[in-house]
Amino acid sequence: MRVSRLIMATLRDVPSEAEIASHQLLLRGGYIRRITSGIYAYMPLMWRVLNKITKIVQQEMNDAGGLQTLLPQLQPAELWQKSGRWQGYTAGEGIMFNLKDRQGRSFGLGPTHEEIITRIASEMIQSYKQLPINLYQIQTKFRDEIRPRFGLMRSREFIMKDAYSFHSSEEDLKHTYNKMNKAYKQIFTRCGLETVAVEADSGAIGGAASQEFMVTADSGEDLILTSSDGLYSANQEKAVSIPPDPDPIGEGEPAVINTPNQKSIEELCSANDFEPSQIIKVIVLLALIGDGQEQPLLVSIRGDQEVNDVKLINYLSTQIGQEVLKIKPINIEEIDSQGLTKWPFGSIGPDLNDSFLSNARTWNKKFLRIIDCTAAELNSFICGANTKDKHRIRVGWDILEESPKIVDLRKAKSLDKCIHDPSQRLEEKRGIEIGHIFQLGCKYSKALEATFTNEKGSQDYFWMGCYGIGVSRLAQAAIEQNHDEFGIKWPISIAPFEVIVIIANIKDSSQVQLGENLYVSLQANGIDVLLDDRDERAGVKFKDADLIGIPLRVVAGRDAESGKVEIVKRSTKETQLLTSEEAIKKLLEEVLSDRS
RNA sequence: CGGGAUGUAGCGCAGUUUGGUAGCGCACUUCGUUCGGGACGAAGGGGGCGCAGGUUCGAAUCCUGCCAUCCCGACCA
Repeated sequence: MRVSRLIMATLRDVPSEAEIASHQLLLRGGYIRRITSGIYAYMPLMWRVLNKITKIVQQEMNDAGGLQTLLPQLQPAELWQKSGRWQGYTAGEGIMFNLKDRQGRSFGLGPTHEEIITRIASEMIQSYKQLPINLYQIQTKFRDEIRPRFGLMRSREFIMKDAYSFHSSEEDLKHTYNKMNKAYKQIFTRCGLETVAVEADSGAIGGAASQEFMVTADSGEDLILTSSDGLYSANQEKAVSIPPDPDPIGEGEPAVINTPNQKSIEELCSANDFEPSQIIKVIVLLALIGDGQEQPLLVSIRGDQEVNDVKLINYLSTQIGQEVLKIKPINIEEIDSQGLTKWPFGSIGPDLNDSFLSNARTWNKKFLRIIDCTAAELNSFICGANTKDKHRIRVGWDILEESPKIVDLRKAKSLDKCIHDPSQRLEEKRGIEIGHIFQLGCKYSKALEATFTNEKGSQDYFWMGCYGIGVSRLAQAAIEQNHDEFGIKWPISIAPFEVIVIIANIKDSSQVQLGENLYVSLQANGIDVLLDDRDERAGVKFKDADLIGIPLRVVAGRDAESGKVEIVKRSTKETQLLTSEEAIKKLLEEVLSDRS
């Protein structure tokens, strides 16, 4: 490809919409154009990058036994109603774009394809002899993100590889899951990325074990915790650790103390010389449940700890047996609008009486009381007295009438001791999630009644796994991990072109001839090569080559008369002056060794 | 959804306070000089100021409504 024929619109100024380096560089290099919030056009250079990634993904998936398909993006509502996800995905802050056809039938624009694939499997697979099977596709997905941002990182239309496996047993599922784990590592390494595999929450997709693959970068949206020995790493949503020991509370009789205007843990501590770890913090929340119930919660946790709401939602969902759509703090206005008398905010204890709910209009009239392990372990603690401006000191859990539900709800933090080895401490990093693998189990096969005939001739539900890679996100994450002040530094395996030949001065016929010859020979040798044949000053061409990030540059310039060209490595700026034969040999070596 | 900010040429911005019919840099076109790290000079082309109303002799500037985009937040009572 010749640069003169490529719509290469490089920008000197940074478009104001872009915040992070990778997004700015994609725009400045002319790789993408924003059409509207969270929706981008991939320009020719970008499309080449996406295709390179796609090819690597296809090879590894095929090697691991995957079968490529292409599934519909428009999906009928009934299928999602059957799996029980229609409501959650479309109502409220639901993430699925949806529409009606001319007959008034409802459809969703596919954010993911479990429903479709499960239906297909149930129709096409009759016998255990056909299992296991692993179907995948690479195509555009749609998600109406609450807040699209960072270009392709969180966009509403994006390219994803998703694979779904079907098995006759859990063991067989685990086998494929492990195979996918290996394939994923292979894919990311081949794409030139450094990734960390972390334990993850399975979220809205559901299921048991799950692992995320993170590109570490400061701009990442996820917080991950790793041990310095590398044996433990988890998304903070999932992470566990050993909490610090609480500060002992002195001996003495239980008592009620006056705490005027001491509403926060901080105020309480500074006024009375308490430590946060001696206090029980009670958080008042409302859970919105799938069937429309509104359940008030009293969550107790040690004052120096924080609640991990993913853990809380997961616990609630299994406890209630219903999907919990959302949890939110209860505020004073809501108490008024429920027609309730004032609550002693700032002095609420774990034993706040259910009578505070007795006249509630729409809420359930009994608190669900949940206690985090850190709180439950305290024998003697400080807590609100359920009366304005009063707290109790040196009380124990006998203040509760019923035995409480004790759950791990605590947010693990950096510097916490690790469970696998208390001498190790957790470290905090930011990560960009580019891959996620799940053991789904039978959730979807049961919901959609997808069965096969087993060895004994009876019907069994499929065991399922699902495996995603954000292809367009991966491309941007690669830039986030590989760039400098001048532009992108693509890993050669996913670069839009492997080599760029620059003719320094297009009016010098010996330079032109040398450059054109190099271009032709490199092409003949199967190298993806770009020729900058523009009538521009050399400096402009160098800047552009650096910006768009082509890994290897060859310059036919001032030494053209003597038949010499210059090779420059984008990543290191390392330079060599060679004859064009030597240069071709050298470039071939470089490309072949890194192409993978 | 809550809070904040911004919409003026493909990109970056000024002009809005104090209404008088739009400007700068980059990019683009032509000519000349220059030619290895985003050159210089000269001459050009392109927008009617997010949209819709209103006030006014006159609106990018004032008023009303809407829309869009970006940022922050969405458990610490």
